[in-house]
Amino acid sequence: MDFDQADAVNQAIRLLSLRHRARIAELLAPHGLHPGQEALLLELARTGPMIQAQLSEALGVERPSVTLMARKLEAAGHIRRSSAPGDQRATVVELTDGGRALTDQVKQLWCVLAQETVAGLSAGTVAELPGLLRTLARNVDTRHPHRRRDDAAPGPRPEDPPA
Amino acid sequence: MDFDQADAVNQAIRLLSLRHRARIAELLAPHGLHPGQEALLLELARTGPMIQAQLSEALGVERPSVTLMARKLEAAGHIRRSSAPGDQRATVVELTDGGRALTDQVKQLWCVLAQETVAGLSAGTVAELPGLLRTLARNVDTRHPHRRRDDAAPGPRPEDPPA
DNA sequence: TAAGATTAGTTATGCGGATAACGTTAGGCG
DNA sequence: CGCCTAACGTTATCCGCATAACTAATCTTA
Repeated sequence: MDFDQADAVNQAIRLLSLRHRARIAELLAPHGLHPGQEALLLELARTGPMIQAQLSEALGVERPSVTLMARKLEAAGHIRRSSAPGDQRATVVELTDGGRALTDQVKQLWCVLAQETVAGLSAGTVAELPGLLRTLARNVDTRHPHRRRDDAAPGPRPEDPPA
Repeated sequence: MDFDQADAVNQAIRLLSLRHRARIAELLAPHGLHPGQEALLLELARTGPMIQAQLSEALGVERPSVTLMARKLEAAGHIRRSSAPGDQRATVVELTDGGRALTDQVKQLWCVLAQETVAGLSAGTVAELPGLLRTLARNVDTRHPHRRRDDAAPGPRPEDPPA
């Protein structure tokens, strides 16, 4: 692939990341939330009480990130944390009543955001979009590297220019 | 749009952002660069010397972010900063020779990354991808809000800001 | 020309997210 | 049983990116 094409792809992904996150921030700000926190709340609403390690896995972020976010959401009263029965290492996280109410609000914003995002696209494109994006994400996933058949042997590239 | 569909879209975008950036970090690390810095270098390589304000605009990030990144890239010797002739406020940023060489390396990584990202997609899909992603980004752009529907009068607002 | 608004840049601070190093608890297995 | 390893969580530190508040320079314009 030539550079211009690669740049178009990479830059578009970068820009989308930036803008989408910025819009999330804007929508979340009135509720006192920051981008990333909504994902944690939504995951708890979806799956119910869970261990921080599971949250880390589900959210696709590292464990220290979960620790800090969870601490702040707990301080804000949105979630509750307690040590897991039967495993003193683990910490169970769950929504409080207030957190559940807040999450209901967030769900609304989530719909607003998605609708804004796909404005002007055909229904077919919208339907295919999540699958397409997930494919892209999976292709560059470094947490759960899955075998892509061709493309690259695990070793270094055939030629390395720094000479 | 119902929540499940919205969630699929938003979460896919979030995941792609996270993974794509993580992969960039992995590719850039051997060169001592962090994600975001490569965009600055590539922009300078593309457009030539420019003012930080223009960089901020081109990169889609705020000015303080440019200040800090530029400071670090300057400290690393990749770029040079000098006050603009004819405007004492402005700071011209340009690649050093070393920076240009590094950027050539980065261009290679950029191609590798894009190729990984679109692995398994048809040529047609790949061709349409940048346009699609840019549409999404534009739809949620808060920096250059463009009127999607008529929604707001383009000219002066009906109500005046605090006088 | 002098006053006000605009623009460029910086500093301070906060958040999400990453890695590295550490302490603690569980579990596997001689 | 005791040891060693793995897993969970936390702390510390770094970076990108954001907003708010500030200085300094430029442009308007009255």
